Amino acid sequence: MNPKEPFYITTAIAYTSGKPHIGNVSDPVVADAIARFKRMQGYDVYFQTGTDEHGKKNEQKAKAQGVTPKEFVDQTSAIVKAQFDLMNLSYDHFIRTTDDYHEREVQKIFKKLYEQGDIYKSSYEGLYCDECESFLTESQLVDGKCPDCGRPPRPEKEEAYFFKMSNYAQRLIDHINSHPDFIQPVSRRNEMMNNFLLPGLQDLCVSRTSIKWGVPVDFDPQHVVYVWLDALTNYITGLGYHCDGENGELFHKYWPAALHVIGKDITRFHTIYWPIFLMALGLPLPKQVFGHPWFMMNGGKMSKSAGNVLYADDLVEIFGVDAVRYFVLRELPFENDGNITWELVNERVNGDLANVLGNLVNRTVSMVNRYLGGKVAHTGAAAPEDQELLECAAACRDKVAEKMDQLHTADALTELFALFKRCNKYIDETTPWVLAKDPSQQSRLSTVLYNLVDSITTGASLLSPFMPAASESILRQLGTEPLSWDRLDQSRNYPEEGGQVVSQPEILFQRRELEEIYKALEEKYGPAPAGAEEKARQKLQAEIEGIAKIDIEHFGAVDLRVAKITACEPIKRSKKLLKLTLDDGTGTPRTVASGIAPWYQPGDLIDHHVIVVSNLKPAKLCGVESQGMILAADAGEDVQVIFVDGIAPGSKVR
RNA sequence: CGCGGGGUGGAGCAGCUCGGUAGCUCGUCGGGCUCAUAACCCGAAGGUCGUAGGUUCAAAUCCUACCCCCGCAACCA
Repeated sequence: MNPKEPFYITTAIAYTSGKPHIGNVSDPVVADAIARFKRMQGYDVYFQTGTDEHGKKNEQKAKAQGVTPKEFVDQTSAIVKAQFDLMNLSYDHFIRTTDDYHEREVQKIFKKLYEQGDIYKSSYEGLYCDECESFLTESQLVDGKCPDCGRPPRPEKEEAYFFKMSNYAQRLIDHINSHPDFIQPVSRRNEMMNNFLLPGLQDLCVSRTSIKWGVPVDFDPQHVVYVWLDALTNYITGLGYHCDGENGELFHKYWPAALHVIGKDITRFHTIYWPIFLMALGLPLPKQVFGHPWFMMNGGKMSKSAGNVLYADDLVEIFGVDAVRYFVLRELPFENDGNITWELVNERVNGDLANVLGNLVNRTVSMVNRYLGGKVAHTGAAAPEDQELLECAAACRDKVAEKMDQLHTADALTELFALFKRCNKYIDETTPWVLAKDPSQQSRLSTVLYNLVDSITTGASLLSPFMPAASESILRQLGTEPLSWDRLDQSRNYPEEGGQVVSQPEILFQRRELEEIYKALEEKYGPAPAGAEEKARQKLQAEIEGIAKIDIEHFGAVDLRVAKITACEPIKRSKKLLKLTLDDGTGTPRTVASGIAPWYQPGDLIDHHVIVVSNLKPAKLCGVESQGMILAADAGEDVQVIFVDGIAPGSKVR
C-alpha cells in the first residue's frame, strides 16, 4: 500500500432542526471508526462532517421561536456539533451550509449548470390547490381533484428551474453496473435501480420560490436553490472546489471521495442525484456510498412524536463515550435494521466491555504488581502453550482489517474481542497464581505475564479507532505506547527487557445492574409512566384545540347513511385495504375501499351494518374506485369499525 | 403477479458464491479456578436450517412452487 494514499470520507451533514438522537449520530460514529482505522493503516485521511441548515422547516421553526433563521441554525448547529464532539469524532473539517464559501460556490455551480444547459427554466405544470398550498402531480390527482381536500385545484404556472436528469441517467446506470461496490449494501443498489433508474428518471425541480431561507439564485433572486443541490455539494465545497477551475489544494488531493457514509433514507440522493450533479460538473464520482440501516427502539422507528428516542448524551452520561461508540459499531448491522434499548446497551457493556476486556486488564495489571512488583519482562522461558495465544494476537490485525474493508465494523470488533477472550483463556491455561507459589518458576511466570501484556498491547492498539479513550487507558496502565501498523502483526512488541505497569489497576468499564440504570433515569426524568401520560394528555388537548370550529351547515354537508356490507375481499397490491360492497338502500351496490385489513378479516364484516359517508367524492386506491368511506374509531394500534346492526340501510345518521 | 432483502437451538446472527461433521454471541444447566469488576475457564442440554416437491451417492447450500416477516414504491376516502 502506498502510505500516502488519500482517503476522503464524509458523513451525511446533519439537518439542524433540533437535537440529533442516537440514530442520527450513528453514521458519524461509523465514519469516525473507519477514518481512524484508515489513518492507523497509514492512509492520508480527510474526514468531513457538518450541518445542513437551509430549508423550509428551519424557516418555520425560527419563526415560531421569534428569531431569524440564521440565529436559529447557529443554535442548532452548535447543538449538533456538541453531540458529535461528545462522541469523540476526529473530523478534519466541520462544514455548515451557511458558511459563506459554500453559499458562494453553490451559486456558481447553479449558474454553471444553467449556462451549460443541464438546468433549464420552466414552469411547474401541476395544478395548485389553494387550500393545501401545494402543487399536485399528475399521479396524485384524483378525478382532477385534490386528493387531500377534494377541492378542484386551479391551474397554476409557477416558474422553476429543473435539472435534466435524463441527460445522465444511462451513464449512471452503466456506472452502477460496472462498479458493483458503488452502493452498499446491495439491497440498496437494487432498490435504486428498480424503483428509480430503470423506470426512467424524472427531471428534478432544483429551485423554490416559496422559501426564502436558502441560497438565492444570483441571476434570478426570487428563486432559492433546492436544499439537496445545496447540501450535497458540501462534499466538494468543503475541499475548496471552484467550478471556475481554480480548485483548492485539498480538492486536488482528496477528490473523489473514497466513501460517503449515510443513512439508508437518503440513499437516493447520494446514489442518483449526487452522481449526476457530479457528472454534469465533469467530476469523478465517489468510490463508494454506504447507506447503513437504522436503529429501532423496541422494534419501532425512533421518533420524537412516538416518545421513544434515545439521545447520545443520555447514554454517554451512564455508560461513557466509548461504551456508546462500541454499541453503535458492534450492533448497527449491515443489512437490516438493528435495535437499541437501555437493556441491550447494558448487556453489551457488562458482557463484552466490563467482563471480557475491563476485567482482563484489571486482573493482568494486578498480577504483574502482585507477583512481579509491577515490572514484566520476557525472560525466555517459553512453552508450547504460548504459541496459540501469540499466533492469535499476530493474526488479529489482518482479520480486523479485512472486515473493515467490507465496512463490517461489527465483525471487526468480534474479531478483536476474540483476542481478548483468548487472553482470558491463556490465563486459565497457564495459572500464574500457581507459578507464583513456586520460586523455581519465576522465569516462566514472567514470560507468561509478558506474553499476556504483549498480546493486550496489540489488542489495545487495534482498539483505538473504535474506542480511543479506552485504548489509551489500557496502554497507559500497561506503561506502553500504541504500536504502529507494521508491527501489529508481530509479537514481542512490548519492551522485552521489562515495562512498568501502573501500581493500581483502574476500572475501565463499570458493570451496572439494570436497576441502577432505571433509578438514574427516574432521577433525571421523573417517573416515566406519569410523565408520559401527562404529555399525551397535553398533546391531545393541543390537537383538539388546534382544529378549527365549523358551523352546522358545514356538518350538514356531510351525508352519513347506514349501509349493509354484502361482500368483502382484500385488494391485491395493498396491505391495508379491503374492498367492501355495500347495500345503501338505493338498490345500486356501492364499492368502498377501507384501510382496515390489519384489523378485520373479510368474513368478519359481511352482513354488518355500518355508517358510510355517502357523498364523498370517489377516489381510486390501488386500482379500485372507492365511492365513500365507512366510519371507524382509530386508536392507532387498534381500529374498530362502528357497527349499527339492525338499522335499515339508507337511514340517515346525524 | 411492482422491486429487493430475509426466515438456521429460547434471543440475536454466521454459514449458502464453490453441495459433504450445522458454527458464533447471549441465555439456561453442570463443573473448574481464585489473579480479577459476583469476574474468568471448561463441559452439557437445546435445531425436521419457513413448508412441499425436485436434482444428487450426498442439500441449510443448487432448482421449482407456496407460506410468513422486513425495506422501497403504492397506500389508510
